[in-house]
Amino acid sequence: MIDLRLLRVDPDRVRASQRARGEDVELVDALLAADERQRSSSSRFDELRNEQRQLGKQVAQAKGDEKAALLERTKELSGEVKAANAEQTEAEAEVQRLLGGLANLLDPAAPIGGEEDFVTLEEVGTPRDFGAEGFEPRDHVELGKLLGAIDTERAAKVSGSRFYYLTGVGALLELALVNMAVAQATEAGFIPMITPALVKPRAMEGTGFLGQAAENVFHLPEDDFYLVGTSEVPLAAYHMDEILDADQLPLRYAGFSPCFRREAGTYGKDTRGIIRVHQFDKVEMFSYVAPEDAEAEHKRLLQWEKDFLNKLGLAYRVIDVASGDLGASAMRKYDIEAWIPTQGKYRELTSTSNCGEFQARRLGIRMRGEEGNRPLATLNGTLCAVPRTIVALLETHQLADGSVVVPEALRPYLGGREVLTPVGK
RNA sequence: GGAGGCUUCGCCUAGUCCGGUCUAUGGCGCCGCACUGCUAAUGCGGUUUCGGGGUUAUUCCUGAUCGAGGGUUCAAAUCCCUCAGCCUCCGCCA
Repeated sequence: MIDLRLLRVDPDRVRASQRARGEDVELVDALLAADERQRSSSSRFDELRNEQRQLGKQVAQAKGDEKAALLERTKELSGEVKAANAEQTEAEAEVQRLLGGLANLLDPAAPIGGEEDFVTLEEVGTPRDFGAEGFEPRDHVELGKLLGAIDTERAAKVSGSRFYYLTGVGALLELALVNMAVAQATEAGFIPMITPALVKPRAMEGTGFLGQAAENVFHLPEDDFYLVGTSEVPLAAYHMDEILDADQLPLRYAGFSPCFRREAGTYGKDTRGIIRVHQFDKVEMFSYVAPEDAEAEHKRLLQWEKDFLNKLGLAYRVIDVASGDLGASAMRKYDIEAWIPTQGKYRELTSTSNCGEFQARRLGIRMRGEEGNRPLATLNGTLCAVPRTIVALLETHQLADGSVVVPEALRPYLGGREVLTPVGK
């Protein structure tokens, strides 16, 4: 949600932002009109209500004929007040409806364009050259099978496509990655959190996932719960309707939760393996900061993401995501894509977004500072999305015989194991 | 799932039976000022939140807000209904 006052003062800026995102520009004018209507109906109600309250005081003290006369007028007023109130409520709801459909303002520094128009900020590490090493790399599905780590066949039997079991060393690998991520986050001052995976509509909506992203959200209609696609949702909604003291910021949480995604419209994409699944676990960083600190915090989140991937010895590139591919909440977004050897390309592993005041406004989260109460900024970033990290890890560090070398930093979390070896060998 | 209790402006709390002077009481905390070698104590003032309007030195006018929504009424923190959350007990349960 953006600031209505900004929309009044500088509608062109909002129009430009909508245009760059490929979103509805007309919405801006509809909203301006609705806002005008809301304000005039509201001041009408204010006046009537004021009169009603004044008369009410007189009624309380009046007696006899005087009282009867007053009552006549107040009865009439009562109807007018009700009508004005209804009108105001309706106008207000219309404003909220339109405002809720407006995407966040774009950061002027974000690249303009569609999915393909990202800007590569840097490439880190060198993709391994298996040709030079003289063997053909196995993909993560094959490796997972050899190691007894991943079972997608039985998962299909039990849950259908896009599900998986992590078995044996695979299960241990997830726990190790999660522990390593949580340890890094905790050391950096994040408060570790284990969050609900089912949330109410308000939380989902406030975080900005029920707009264009709604088709990818699981919903339980009988109970009106949503399954979160990321712990960003419960972490953002954690402080819903609260006013936080400015001096306790920045407030940083590292959430661990399962994540559920419908993956609607992705039939035929990444059908093999565990790149694109309906359920996975993830450690997510989330920050509440003063708006003026948001940009710097965004860089910090990115750095923590890089630190984690560096420790795992992965090759990756950092991209600055283009305007059309940001999602409704983000002003700017950096993705880190790791090199996946058997695909011969970079695939998204983590993503960090600066949502500015957008989510905070929708969720009613403010900060109390010297300048009074004002919305704060929220940011999020993936520390470790488990399945894709496992994919990159297995494929990158495999050996000719199907063994996988465990990166040094991860070994303490795997009981000191240095190599994962195929089962039965 | 059943029965009962509770929800008031940061926290605690008065007010709800019996509707109007509630412009919501008091305490704690916090902020400012005064006093004081320093601190403390004391005194005075301020302190829910969100809008709209006027003037912009600053202040003034006004509406909403007592868990949420609806209803009754000229008038609702107060009466009625629905819902949510919390607590206690019973049942069930990892």
